[in-house]
Amino acid sequence: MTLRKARAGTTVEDLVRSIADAIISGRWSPGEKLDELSLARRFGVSRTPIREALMQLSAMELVDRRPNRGAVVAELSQKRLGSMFEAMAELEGVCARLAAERMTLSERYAFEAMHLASAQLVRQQAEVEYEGHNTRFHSAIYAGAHSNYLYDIVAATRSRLAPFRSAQFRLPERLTKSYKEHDAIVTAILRGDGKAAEAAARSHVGNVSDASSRLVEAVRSQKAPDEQQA
Amino acid sequence: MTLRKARAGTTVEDLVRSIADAIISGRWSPGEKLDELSLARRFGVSRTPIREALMQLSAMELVDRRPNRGAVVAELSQKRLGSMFEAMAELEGVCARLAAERMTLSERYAFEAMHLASAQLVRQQAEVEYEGHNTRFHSAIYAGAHSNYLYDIVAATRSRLAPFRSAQFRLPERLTKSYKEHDAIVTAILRGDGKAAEAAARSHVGNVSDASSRLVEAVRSQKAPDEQQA
DNA sequence: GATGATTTGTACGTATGTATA
DNA sequence: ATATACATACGTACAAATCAT
Repeated sequence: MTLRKARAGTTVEDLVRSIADAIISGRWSPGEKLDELSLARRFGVSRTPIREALMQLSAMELVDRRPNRGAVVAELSQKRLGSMFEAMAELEGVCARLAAERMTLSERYAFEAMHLASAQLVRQQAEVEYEGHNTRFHSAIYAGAHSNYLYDIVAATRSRLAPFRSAQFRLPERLTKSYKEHDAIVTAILRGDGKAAEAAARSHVGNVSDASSRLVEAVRSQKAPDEQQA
Repeated sequence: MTLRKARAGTTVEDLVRSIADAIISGRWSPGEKLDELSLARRFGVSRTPIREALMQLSAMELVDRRPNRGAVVAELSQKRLGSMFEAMAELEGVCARLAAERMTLSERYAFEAMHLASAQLVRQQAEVEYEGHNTRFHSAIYAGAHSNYLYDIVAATRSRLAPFRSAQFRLPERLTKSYKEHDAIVTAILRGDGKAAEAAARSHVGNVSDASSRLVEAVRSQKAPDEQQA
């Protein structure tokens, strides 16, 4: 996993991307120590850019830096996680309402087409591909709201929640349910019914949140008690 | 403005606070160069912590860092600014709705009391004090939503918009209008009417946004054309 | 377009603070 | 509790890139 410095950008940017990706994808777990020297050796750079990357990552709340005590992959308390899912539901609702009001015709066509195509994935129970579709589906809603700041907030929140959402499609019937919920959102948006779109999107995320917390719950209870977080 | 290092925290934390404050308060203007060496001398530290602070500030979107070309105070395009105000209105609406549903009794009492007390400030046309009250008023709504992540997002957005809101109370009648708008929000929240609270809060921020853009507009048109941003 | 001045990017050394025996 | 080991915080040196002339 040594750093292959893509042209242009600076070392720090690459480091931020690499480390953020490792955290968001769940490859590095919450609480894991991020030792500067080890990271420096691992990426083949000096400690300086590592430190600077950790600074940025801590501003993104992906890592937690305690003065003089080093950095760890950020750990989300159950409460914080709940509040993030809640905010996510509200934000998705807002985006869906605005999208219903503002999407251009071609955005609507593309959105509908994408949704219809996903039926195939559900039939095949293609979890992995559906997950990819799901991300694009939601991005289309955020983009359809035509408000770039809102887009940034929602996308950032979604990233941070990614590790907690990733396994949910393996729950029985979740794929089929997800499709039906998407369908309600699509119908409302195409109809231009902001209120309905907002409600549908909000409850959809609420369901994801429930499914995820059940999973997180399950994972945590399998850990040894001393491993559990505060 | 040399750095008086409060005990505990690290130098970088202090720097981030100082610089963020200078930017948010409007003391340093968008586009202003943030030369590492000058800042280092000014704060009496070496370039290293300055660089680290700038990293964090750029993650907060308060400064803009171009690789090898230095950092400047972040500049917001008209479009971005509009989208931030729009998001702000939506977020405030969500917070107001949740606050109407969730505030504890003592929060409601304190909230009402704070609002009633502000009538006095309006009568005296005490712009500066009213501005302070206004900040506390809105914070109370965010806190009343009982969702810490939402609180963080809203507070961060509010900070970034601060420089553009600061002068609005000097517009004629804005103080009186603001009070009346607050009154509608308070009434709805105390009644526990989430829908009404959301609508009232959203339109209140919409008005602030309008007032602010008129001001920003006015300021920009006074600048020499070559000073204008992209 | 080339050269010198300036500024940023990265490496590394030392001091200080934190954890551990 | 004191000492030891170790990781971090900050400073300084040098390399690379940009800007001005």
